[in-house]
Amino acid sequence: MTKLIKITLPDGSSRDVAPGTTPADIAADIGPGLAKAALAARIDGEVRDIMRPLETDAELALITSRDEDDALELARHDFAHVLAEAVQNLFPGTQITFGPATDHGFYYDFAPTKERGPFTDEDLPAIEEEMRRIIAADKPLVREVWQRDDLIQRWEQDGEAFKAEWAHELPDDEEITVYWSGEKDAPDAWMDMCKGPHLASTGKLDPKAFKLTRVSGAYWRGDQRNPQLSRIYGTGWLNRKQLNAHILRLEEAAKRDHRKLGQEMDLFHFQPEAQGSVFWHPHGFVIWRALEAYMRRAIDDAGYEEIKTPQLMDVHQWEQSGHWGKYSENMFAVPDEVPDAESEGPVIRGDAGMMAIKPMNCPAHVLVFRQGIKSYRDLPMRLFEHGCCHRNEPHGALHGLMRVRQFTQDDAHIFCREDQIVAEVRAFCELADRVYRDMGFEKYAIKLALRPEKRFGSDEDWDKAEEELRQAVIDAGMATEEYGWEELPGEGAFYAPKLEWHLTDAIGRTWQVGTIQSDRVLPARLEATYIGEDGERHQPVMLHRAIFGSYERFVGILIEHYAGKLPLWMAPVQAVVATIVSDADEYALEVAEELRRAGIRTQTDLRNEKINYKVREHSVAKIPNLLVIGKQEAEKRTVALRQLGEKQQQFVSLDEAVAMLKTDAIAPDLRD
RNA sequence: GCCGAAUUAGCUCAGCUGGUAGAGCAACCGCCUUGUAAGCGGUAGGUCAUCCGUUCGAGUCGGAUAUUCGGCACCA
Repeated sequence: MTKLIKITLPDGSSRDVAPGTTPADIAADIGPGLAKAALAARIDGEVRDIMRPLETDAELALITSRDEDDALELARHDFAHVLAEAVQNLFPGTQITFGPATDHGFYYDFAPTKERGPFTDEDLPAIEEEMRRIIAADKPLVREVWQRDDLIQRWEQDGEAFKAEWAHELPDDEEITVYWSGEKDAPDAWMDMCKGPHLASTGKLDPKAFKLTRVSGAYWRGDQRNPQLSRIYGTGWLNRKQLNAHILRLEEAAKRDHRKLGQEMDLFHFQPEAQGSVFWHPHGFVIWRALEAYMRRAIDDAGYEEIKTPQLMDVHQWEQSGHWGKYSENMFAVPDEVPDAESEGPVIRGDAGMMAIKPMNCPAHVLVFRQGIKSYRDLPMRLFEHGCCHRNEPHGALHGLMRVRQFTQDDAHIFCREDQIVAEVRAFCELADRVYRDMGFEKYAIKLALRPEKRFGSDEDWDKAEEELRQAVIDAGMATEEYGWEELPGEGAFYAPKLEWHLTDAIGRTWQVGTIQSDRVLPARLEATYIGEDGERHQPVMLHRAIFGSYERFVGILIEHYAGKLPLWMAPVQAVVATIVSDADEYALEVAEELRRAGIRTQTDLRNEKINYKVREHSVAKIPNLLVIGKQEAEKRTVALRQLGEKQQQFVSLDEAVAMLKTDAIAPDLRD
């Protein structure tokens, strides 16, 4: 008689079953409802197939669609497999590679035949159709353990070069499994090498809960030197309701796209003659100026000194800082000569020296620091610059305001002694906190990016540098869950660890903006020193830091966060005075003048149009305050104030209206 | 930079298998003096991204270039 194994359930009860019993058997034993609902099982914490036999004592928890995260992960992984099977059915000769679940769905990377070429959007409907057929066929997904050599042989036989390559490299001690879609002897059986787990059969998927969304190129194993594969993306969910909700969220996100709003609100534009560089329009630049003025107050208050450094420096300087060697391919260089457009020869002879446009401000800041002899008493020295930088970003990387070739950083470098680092970083944490809250972000995460594999310096130095940053956040009381505190192994720069600030916007997306990192490499390379208490020369530590990151990108983030409905203090136009009848024109002009005198950015709309029309137009333009002036208002010297997003209007006196708007129009740091 | 797609009026878009461009909104003009999300009528506006090719004839077919979009790679 075989020895029974003991299976413990989440409620603490246990049952003894024969080895080889599956979680599905146990579910069926508990009840038919559960048997139907069970999708997979968590065995000692690991998600496994519902049909995979149990061999040893274990803790078992059945996974149903109510365990949403696990269930989604399983479903998406299965969708990816079904996608691969569908593609191979429709396009024989296509090689399969990988297909994982993603945050909202799944993708699968294929190597199409040469004749066929990459997949296009037009292929998607047919592939979706085939996927639905496979789901409807309810093919069982069966796990099978293979010997590596057999599997490699099988893949090679099938012309699956990528799979064969991968099988070669799987670690020796790892059990290699494949999953069959359909019984393995069935004529339409299909298989993929996969760790699993999977649902019991394709029919567990909801054919109305997925949608293929796009195609793209992707490099084999994520490396540019490798062949490019054809990737198909899909979004996948447990049911149609979830899919529809997701599609709705995408539509919402598209509505707040800063590129769309930037055009609608007449904030900025791009054009081919200056690709990747922003043409700021008057309204857009109002936002910029509000932020810039805010930031100047903030850094003045925090003990920084603002400087301005050259746009162009001799390439020699960039060689010394090390940037020319490492990053020259992303730098713009100009010859230091007068162009000759008149005569026959080349405009640029090319025999002069080179200058480079700054891609960052740090070397110039070190040069400012180096002027004169610095004493330990001069430290910390906090040099701030609204630094306009240029980086020659790859064409494919450009994206609205979010990734540009010319941008302005709120950049500062704090030169300090070793014993001042923790206090400086802590003060920065507090400054950043104030700024983000003033900008209207209620939630953000602070992350510590730790030493990468390839790095400069000894382990002791890294221990120290990491601990300094960690300690500063602890001292600020921000190394907590509330502040999203997290340490990211391997994510640091090659010369130092860094703290990163990730903002969460109104629809839950995150944006990395601020950063601070300690740097002992650049001060050494550029020979920055100060005279210590002991009369000797010492090397200061340089803290690179930014809060907005870049003005361009930060404005973009604000537009998306607020969906264009910016807080009053940064709104391009804060109020529009609109008339109902032309008899009110005179009073309307008076109202506008009053508002302007109170410092409120005001426009008038005296056009001969219906008030309905004017209300609609200014609402669409996201004007925060609309002051409507009719005959009554003109007589009683009042206004009808309609605020964006409010359904009700308020009838108030002119003085009251000015007072109301004035309060909100002040930047948050200037309010009492 | 790589893969795929797109580029038509200020904006959003239509234009089937080739026969010298069309709508709505905006603009301008006129009527209406209007009470809280589009009043009515009229006028004007386009080398169909650029260049080259195929063709009797190209917005439409082919190629190159530029930019944009979705990804990939990159992001000091």
